Amino acid sequence: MTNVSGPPLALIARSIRRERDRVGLSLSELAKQAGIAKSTLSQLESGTGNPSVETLWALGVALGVPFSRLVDPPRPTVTVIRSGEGPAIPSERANYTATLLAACPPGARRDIYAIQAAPGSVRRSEPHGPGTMEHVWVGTGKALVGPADDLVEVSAGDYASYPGDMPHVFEATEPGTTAMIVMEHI
Amino acid sequence: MTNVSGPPLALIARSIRRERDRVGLSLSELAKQAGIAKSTLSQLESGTGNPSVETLWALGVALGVPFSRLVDPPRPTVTVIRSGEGPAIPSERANYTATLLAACPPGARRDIYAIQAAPGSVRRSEPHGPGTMEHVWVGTGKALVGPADDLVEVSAGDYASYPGDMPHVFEATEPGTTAMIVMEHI
DNA sequence: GACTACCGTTCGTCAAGCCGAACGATTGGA
DNA sequence: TCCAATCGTTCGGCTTGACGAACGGTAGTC
Repeated sequence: MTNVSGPPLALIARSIRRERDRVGLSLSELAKQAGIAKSTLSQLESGTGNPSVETLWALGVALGVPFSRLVDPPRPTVTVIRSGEGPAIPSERANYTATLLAACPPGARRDIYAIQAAPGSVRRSEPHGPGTMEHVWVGTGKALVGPADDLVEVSAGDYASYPGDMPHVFEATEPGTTAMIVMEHI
Repeated sequence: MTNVSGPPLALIARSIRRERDRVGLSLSELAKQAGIAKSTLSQLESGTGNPSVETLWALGVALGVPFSRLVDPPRPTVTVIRSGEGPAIPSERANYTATLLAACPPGARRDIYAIQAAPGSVRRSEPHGPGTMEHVWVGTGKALVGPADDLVEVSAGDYASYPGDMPHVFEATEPGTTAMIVMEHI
C-alpha cells in the first residue's frame, strides 16, 4: 500500500447521502438529474467504488453543493470561544476586559438581535443568503446553538459562530436564557 | 442552479502542475511518491483523462495540499478596493473620511511595512506561513502586486489584499511609488 | 388479488482509467 | 564521444468504474 490514509470513500458515501436527504431527492431521481446511472449512485452511497471526478462533479451540480463539500470532512462549522478565553484586549482600567470575538470582514453588514428564551421553545431558522454568518454570545443561562446537525452547548459568557446559510437552531436549555445574535451578511 | 459547467479537467491539470512546481518535484518523482504510474500523471497534467478520487487523493497527499485545492478554481486571491470605493465610515467632520479596508481577524497579528520603490526593482517574496495575508495600500504612484501568477495594478489610494502563503510580487510601475504593506499572520 | 408506480439493489457488458514497459530527448560526467 | 541517468511522453494489457436491464420490495389504487 502506498498511502496510509486512503481517500475517505466512506465519508464521500455519507456526504452524498446527507446532501441527497437535504434536498429531498430519491436515489433514482438524483441519478437521473445528475445524468448518471442509479446503479452507480447506489454503489457510491454504499461506500463501494471509487468515483471519477466527472461523476462526483455531476452529483455536486445536481445537489447544488460545491464539489468539495462531498469530499472534505464536514468542516468544523462552529467556532466556540469559552467565557474568559479568546484574545483579551489590554486595558488601563483593571475592572474592564474586552475580548475580540470576531472582527467584521470588509463589506459585511451586521444585524443585531436580542434573545430571551426558555427551554421548550426551539428557534429554527431556514438558511439565509450564502456567506451569511451568525454570531451568538450568551448573556445568561445556557443554549444549544449551531447548524442543525452540529449543535454546541454554550453557557453565559460563551461565544459561538457558525454559517447562517444552512438550517440552524437556537434552543435555550435553561430558564431565563438571554443572548445576542449578530447576523452577518456578506 | 449553482454550476452547469462540466468538471474543470483542464483546471485540475493546471492545479496539479502548479502544485508540483511549487514543491519542486519532477513528474516521475511525484508519481513515485504518490504511488501512481507516471503515465497516469502525465495524462492528467496534459488535461487528458478523468481521474478517480483515489488518484487525486494520492496526489494531494504527495503534494501536501488538501484534496480540494486541486479541484477548486483558484480562489479569487486578490481583493481590490479602488480609491474612493469601499465602505466609508460616516464622520461628523466633513473633511474626514475613513474607509474600512480589512478588519483584523481574531487572533491575527499584523506587521506593517513602508515601501518606497521605483520601476525596475521587483520585490519577490517567497511564501510565508500558511494563512498569511498581505494587504497593500498605495500612497503614491502605481504598482503591480499580487500572487506571482495573478498580478493586479493598483494606483494611489487603491487597496489590494492577497494570500501571502504563495510566491508574490510588488513591482512599482511609476517613479516615486510609495505604499504600505501589512503582513497578517494568523 | 391484480395492477401500477415507484423505491433501491444486483448482475453482465462495455468503455475508460490505471499501470508497466519502451521510447526519444536532454543533461552531466568519465 | 560514449555512457548513464533522468526527464516527460506514448503504447498494449489489465483492472475497474459506469451503464442499462432485470430484480425483489413497498405502498397506493381499482
